[in-house]
Parts: sequence; structure tokens; C-alpha cells
Amino acid sequence: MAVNPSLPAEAAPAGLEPATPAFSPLYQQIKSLILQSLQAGEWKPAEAIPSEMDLAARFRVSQGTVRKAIDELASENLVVRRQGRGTFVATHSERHVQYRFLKLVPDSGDVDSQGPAERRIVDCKRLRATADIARPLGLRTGDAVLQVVRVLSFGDVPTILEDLWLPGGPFKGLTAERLAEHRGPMYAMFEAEFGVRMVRAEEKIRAVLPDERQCGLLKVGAGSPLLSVERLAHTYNDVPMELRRGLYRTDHHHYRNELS
Amino acid sequence: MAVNPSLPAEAAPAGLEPATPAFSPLYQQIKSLILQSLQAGEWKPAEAIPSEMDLAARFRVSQGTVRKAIDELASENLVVRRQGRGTFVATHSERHVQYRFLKLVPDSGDVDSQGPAERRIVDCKRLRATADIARPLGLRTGDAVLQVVRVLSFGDVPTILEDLWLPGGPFKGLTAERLAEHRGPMYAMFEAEFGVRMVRAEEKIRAVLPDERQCGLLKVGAGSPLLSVERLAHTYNDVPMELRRGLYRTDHHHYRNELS
DNA sequence: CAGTGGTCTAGACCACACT
DNA sequence: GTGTGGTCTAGACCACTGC
Repeated sequence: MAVNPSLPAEAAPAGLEPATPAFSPLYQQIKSLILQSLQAGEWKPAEAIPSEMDLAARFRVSQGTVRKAIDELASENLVVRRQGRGTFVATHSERHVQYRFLKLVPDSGDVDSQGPAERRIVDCKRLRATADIARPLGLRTGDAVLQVVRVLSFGDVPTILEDLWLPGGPFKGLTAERLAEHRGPMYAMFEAEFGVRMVRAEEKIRAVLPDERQCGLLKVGAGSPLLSVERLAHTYNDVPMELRRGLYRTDHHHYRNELS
Repeated sequence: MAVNPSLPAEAAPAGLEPATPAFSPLYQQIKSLILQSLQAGEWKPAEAIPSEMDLAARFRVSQGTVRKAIDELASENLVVRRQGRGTFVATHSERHVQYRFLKLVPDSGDVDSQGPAERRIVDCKRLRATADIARPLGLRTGDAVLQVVRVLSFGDVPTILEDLWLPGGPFKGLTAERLAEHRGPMYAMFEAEFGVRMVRAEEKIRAVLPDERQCGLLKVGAGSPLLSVERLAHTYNDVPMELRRGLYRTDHHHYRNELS
């Protein structure tokens, strides 16, 4: 009530398609207010956000309403609740959510048995986006983009070959050196260095055969089938921020997915 | 309080590893009571379960507690809430959740553009489980299982070749005829005919090359890479009920996955 | 100990669907 | 209108963390 200036529908414009009920529950409004603060960087990754009581006071609603808003944010992995301590801005740096978006696991099932990935930056250059790169990223053909090519190896076996495209604007200043230096997940560096938080992604998976260049980088024969994984990753508000085309060897690993 | 006979921890056995807090919130207990009724078939698929008020009265708790229990069941897709009408036992028959577990979509993105799948049962026979089939299904080597082989085609293009194994007990009476007759998703028939509801599944995906038999059934060359999708589907309580090995052509389709 | 999130309750009112 | 789920509130108490 204190927040919603719009009355409960009623006076919907009498035109065609009244399809929009034009009603939004209070906790949804609170949620999007919190979302705006997250987006604006009012609280940094891994920092605590204000307590439920504080937020309730700020927005002039009950604690229960704030709770429901935060519940949704938590279920979308935007914040993490920790009983007795507070609610924290989610990050890709924490141990147990590292590589949250990487679904390739060793056949043994034990992610730790293989040790950490060895990362090699093959290439990193600025160029102008072609149409097929620009479109998914929401850019225009010819806009500046950054291309990164890298290989991940597990136990000396090159397993993942990735081509990444990043919009030039938000990632101004990203260089091969910066990429080579950083430790930990790339998305953690994007958060820390560029303030870009990957929040959601969609992948399209196919089985393909490698071309010559890919054979060389992954050290496989031309007839070896590979998993092609095209990922479009988004920040807040579904803004696309990274296009990634990966080739996965699946002779000792598999892509693991949960359905429910 | 009315439900939980166990006191709030406190008297944990003084041995090693007091790791189990031995505390379960009331709504979790209510949730598992509802789950038991679901499992026992007290309410059939697509039927409404009692209203929140009724359940609250039955279990002697407040409506809010029942609500939270049902919320979790709904988020696990075990139950579907419909405002103004009631809460219904989820099913694989409804239009908009049909093929919930099938992540292969046409490249055009429009699932309906290709029309319904044409299904052909290649084989259906009873046999004794080998070790690699028995283990994931929680059976013993030599136990009776049913094997089904089928091909799904879209617009005359054979696209999916699947080998299914089902435990002989729960699926007693399943024949090639029954399979050929039924309309709609196979999982919908499992619910209606055998009372088996698939609730959760995990898939392991690889890129492979087909063998001769597979080439023939899918009408592809020996060098065409295919997606190998091994699915283990579970009923309530994580009991495995189906092992499915699928080969997907990805020349006009892709496996679509959402990450968050 | 104080402060945080987590649970539980009870009651009021709203949005929606059926009849 | 009646009954359903959905929202919102206010207050009490519990469980966990860190000082």
C-alpha cells in the first residue's frame, strides 16, 4: 500500500487486449526494489544486505512481505540466506557454487578427483561483431566485441575448447594478461573487475565433429564426436552479456543434467 | 507440536558425529505426510487434493503451515496450484507439461511447428537384467526387466532412438500392443495404467558415433555424430523406475538447457 | 548476550473460478 | 454467492552465529 501507487486494476483502458491484469503483489514490488539496489551495486557481491527488519522498515511493509521477496531472490540464486548471520549477495567465488554453470563432470562422478583445471588462453582480441554474434548479444553488427579463445585441461587432457564473445563496452580493459593472471572462475573475475554478474544462462547442445583447428587444440582425431555447447549468459533483467561456444570432449566426462 | 513426537534435539547421543540436528520443522512433517498420501494413491493424478483449510484441520496445524508444505510440493512439480480452483496432483498428461523431460527442441524454436512425433515401437521384450542395467535400477542381476526399443520421427525424419529398461514387477502386463495403442506421452500411460509416476530424472549426455544397427534405424551415416542421452528416472522417494538410453540426431534439433 | 534468519499462528482481505 | 488459493499483517517463539 505504501509502495503501490496503482489501484487494483479496475480502470483498465477499454481498448483491445486487456490481457495485462495490471496487478502486482506488494512482495513483487519489494522484490524488484531490492533487485534495483542489487543491480545498482548498493551492496557488493559477498556483502550482507540489510536485515529483514531493516528492509521492512525502509519499505514500510511487514517483515513477512520482505521475507517472501527475499525468498524468491534466494530461489533464483541472486542472494544467499545464512541462518543467524544474514542474507548475502550471491557470487561465483564461493567454493561450493564455483563453476555453477559448468555441467561437465568426470565419469567417475568425483569432481575433485581430477584436480583443478589447467587453463590456457589461446587468443584474446577486440573485433567488430558479425551478425551472428551481435544478434544474440543484443548488439548491432559492427559493434566492438571481445573474443577470447581458451582451452581447459584436466590431468593434462585438453577437454574443453571455448570461444567467448563479450560486449566491448562493459568489458573495456579486459586483456589477455588480465585473463591469464586471475585465479578462480572467470565469472568471479567478471564480478570483481567489471561489476558484471552472470545470473542466468541457456545452452543449446549438439553433437558435432571438429574442424582441423579444433582437432589440434583438443588433440583429437577428425572423426571424434564432440559436444557443442552454445551458451548465452545474462546479467540482471535478462540482459545478454556473454556468448560462449564450447566444444567438450566426452570420452572421460559427461554433461550432467537434472530434470524435475 | 501436534505431529512431532521428537523433542528439539538436545539429547543427541554423545557419540561421534552429532551431525544430525534431529530437528524437523512442522511444515516438513506435514509435507511428508501429504507425500505419503500422494504415494499411497489417496488422490489420483489430475484429481484435486483437499483444500488447505481441510488439510490444516486434518493435521491440526494452521493454514500457513500447510501452505508452506504445499508450496514445496508445488516447486517440485508434484502438485499444481490453481487459484480459485484448488491444488491438483500433477500429471504428465496435461498439454503444457507434456514431454516435460524431453529437452530436444527443433532449431526453429517452435515446438509445434513440427507437428506431433510419429512413434514406432521397434521391439518390446522381457528379459533378465544384466549387471549394468540392474545396478542403476536398484535390481539384482538376473531380475526380470522389460526392454523397449522405439524410434521417434518428426516430419518423417527419424530423430530419436531410445532403448528403455523397466523393472518387471511394477510394469507387469506391459506389451508391445499396449505401447502401440496408447496416445500421448509414455509417462502419462505409466501413470494411468501402472500407477507409476516419474517425478525426477538425471541425464548423462555424451557425443558418440552410431553403430550399424543405429545407423539403420536413424537413417544416418556411420560418421554422423549423435547425442547420447542416458536417463535414470525416479518415482517418489528417489526410487529408480526407468533406465533410458537415447540417441538424438542434432542436425535439425538441439538439446536445450536452462542454467540458473 | 543480542541480532539474524526460520517457524508457526491467527485473522483479515483480495483475486479468481465455478455455479 | 461460495469456496478456493494468494497476499499481507502482527506477534510470538525457535535455532543459529558471533561477540
